[in-house]
Amino acid sequence: MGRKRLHDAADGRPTVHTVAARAGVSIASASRVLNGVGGSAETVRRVREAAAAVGYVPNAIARSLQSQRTGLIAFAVEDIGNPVYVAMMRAIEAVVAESGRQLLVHATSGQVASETALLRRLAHRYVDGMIISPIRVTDSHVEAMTASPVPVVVIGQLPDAVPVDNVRTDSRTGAGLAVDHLVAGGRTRVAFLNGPLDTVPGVARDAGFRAAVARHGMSADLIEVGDFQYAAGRAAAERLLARSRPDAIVCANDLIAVGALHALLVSGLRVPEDVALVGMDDTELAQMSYPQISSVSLGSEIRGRLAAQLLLDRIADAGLPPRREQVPPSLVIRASSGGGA
Amino acid sequence: MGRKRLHDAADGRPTVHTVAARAGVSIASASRVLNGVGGSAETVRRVREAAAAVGYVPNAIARSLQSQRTGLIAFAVEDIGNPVYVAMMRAIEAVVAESGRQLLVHATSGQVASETALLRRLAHRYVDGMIISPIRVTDSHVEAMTASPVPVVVIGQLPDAVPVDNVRTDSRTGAGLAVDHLVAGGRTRVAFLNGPLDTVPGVARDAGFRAAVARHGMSADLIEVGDFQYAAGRAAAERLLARSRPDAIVCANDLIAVGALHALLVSGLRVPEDVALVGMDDTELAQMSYPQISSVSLGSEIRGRLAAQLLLDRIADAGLPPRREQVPPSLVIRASSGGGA
DNA sequence: TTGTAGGCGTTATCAT
DNA sequence: ATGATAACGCCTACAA
Repeated sequence: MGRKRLHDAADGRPTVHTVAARAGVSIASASRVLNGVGGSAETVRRVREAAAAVGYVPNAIARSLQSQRTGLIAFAVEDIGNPVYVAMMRAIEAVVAESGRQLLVHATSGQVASETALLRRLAHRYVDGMIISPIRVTDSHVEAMTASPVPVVVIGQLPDAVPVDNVRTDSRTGAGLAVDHLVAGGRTRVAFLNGPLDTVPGVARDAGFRAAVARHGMSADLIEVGDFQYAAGRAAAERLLARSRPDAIVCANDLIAVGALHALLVSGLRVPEDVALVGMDDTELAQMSYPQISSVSLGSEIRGRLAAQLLLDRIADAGLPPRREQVPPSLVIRASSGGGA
Repeated sequence: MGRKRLHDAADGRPTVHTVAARAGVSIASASRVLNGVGGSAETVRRVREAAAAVGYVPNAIARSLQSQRTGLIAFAVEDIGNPVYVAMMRAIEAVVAESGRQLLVHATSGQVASETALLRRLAHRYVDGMIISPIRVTDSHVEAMTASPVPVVVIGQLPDAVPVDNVRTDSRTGAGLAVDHLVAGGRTRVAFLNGPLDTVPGVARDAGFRAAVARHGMSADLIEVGDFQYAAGRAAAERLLARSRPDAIVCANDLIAVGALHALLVSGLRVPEDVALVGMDDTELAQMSYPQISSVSLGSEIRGRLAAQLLLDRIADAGLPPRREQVPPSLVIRASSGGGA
């Protein structure tokens, strides 16, 4: 009745004190046993028994305060609905979980403000590190990343001077692979449905496409721009078809490609007979479509895994020099461009 | 030069002590000002200035130890690649973010062991609450949920006696809606591609399908079972077509439906002319397919939002009686069953 | 309004 | 091997 708390936590749950008292040892001994370091056979037995009896579970927060780490890794991504990020997330989660940590997922909506706010919040140290895959990289991103007290790994391009670990691919070359493949298949009017030109991937893919068509002596006038979503891809394809009649379309990602496929089929065009289609990112979506869509793989799983490993390495040793990993693009040919079923 | 730490944290970052010292006040005053409670105009000014000067950011862990809450909400889901969970996650994240908290996402792979392990780990109190959507519910789930010191909300069915907040829908009725619609459209050989029968949704949908076909005086022999994935749907449809010739197929979710669509198209059947198709969950996938797939909406976003709200309410007041919310299914008709484009 | 002091639950240090 | 004690960084009575 109203007796003062003795050893239990504020909410009545057992603490080390509870266990120690019950086992008749000091909290130091109890803690040691609970952490598996030291203790005589008898002490170990009594502490274990006491802990089991009261249902002791260590408080993760208190432990974090002491150890200066939370065991949490954050993954910030603009659109969790895009399968490419799901693939990355899975790969990251696997590595993170194996290291005994947990993954925190942030949706940023691609807003620069919310991404930098997120990066700044890292200063609160509620996570041990963050993997971020920004589609726009601004000065405030860079500033926030370099100022962060906890390690940050970027999946994507980053100015060379920025001393932050990063994993990149080469979607410029990737776009070229798609064009080369289509031209090799005899296509002569190759169009391109891109994402926004104020994004890093948008710019890279635009450059890659233009360089490739130029290489083949073709003009680069069949370009439409939208955002990186299904609806935008469909709309862009409709605009394209309204003004021209391409015999092949390269899409800046698979969502756009699926939207374009929809528009093509609706307008009665056959894929790949009338129009060949190539997407990018090689997500599940490309395989789930009918016909299945050829796609430029940018190694999402590999990039995710590498990013997670870079991050864990840096958490283990902050003194490491900044590292960069590069994952080469490769083309996966499927039915939409005349490949297999 | 090896001078002892004064007021900074172990890693050299400023703490309240740093700010207080610089402002020439006590840490209590500094803390008060930093939290916006009390302080004379002059004190407020000096503390603010000092905090800004040293770039003070409060340590989230220390604050959590004090406040007994982490500001984290967990969402545990078996397959983060399924768009239905992405939809739920988005809805949950919106509510959670609005409350100033952050979302932690766990992938359980649907393993009972890993789900209960997760629930047990809640005892560590590293999150303020958890939303879980298990497709199997075992005694150990129930036990772990009721024993959890932090609130748990379940999205899905739960035995009535279990005193845990939950949000459910009625996929049994949902399956019936699909059958009714197909029969109304003149289909007489309606098949069903279901997920595993040892899962809660698998059982409910099976019951719903059987009851509905019986209601229409039809037999329920065109049933194939796989798991809730694309590949399984495709394989199940292939098995089905190998042994029979249905004129309509109900699928237990959209992933299965997309797989079935693939199999149908590959085998040269037209959708909906030869075979009508209805999925379930009404995910983006249904809209992205061609033809677009009719689907039974189970209100994923609504369920996610409700679950998040139930959880926040309970965090605010642990004394609340257990609550249940029910979201009714509804049919969204699209081209795959003879509806619009 | 302000400062002192104690506690949140854990681990680490340092005598014993 | 063990126990008393001091952090970890923050908040908050309580007293001044």
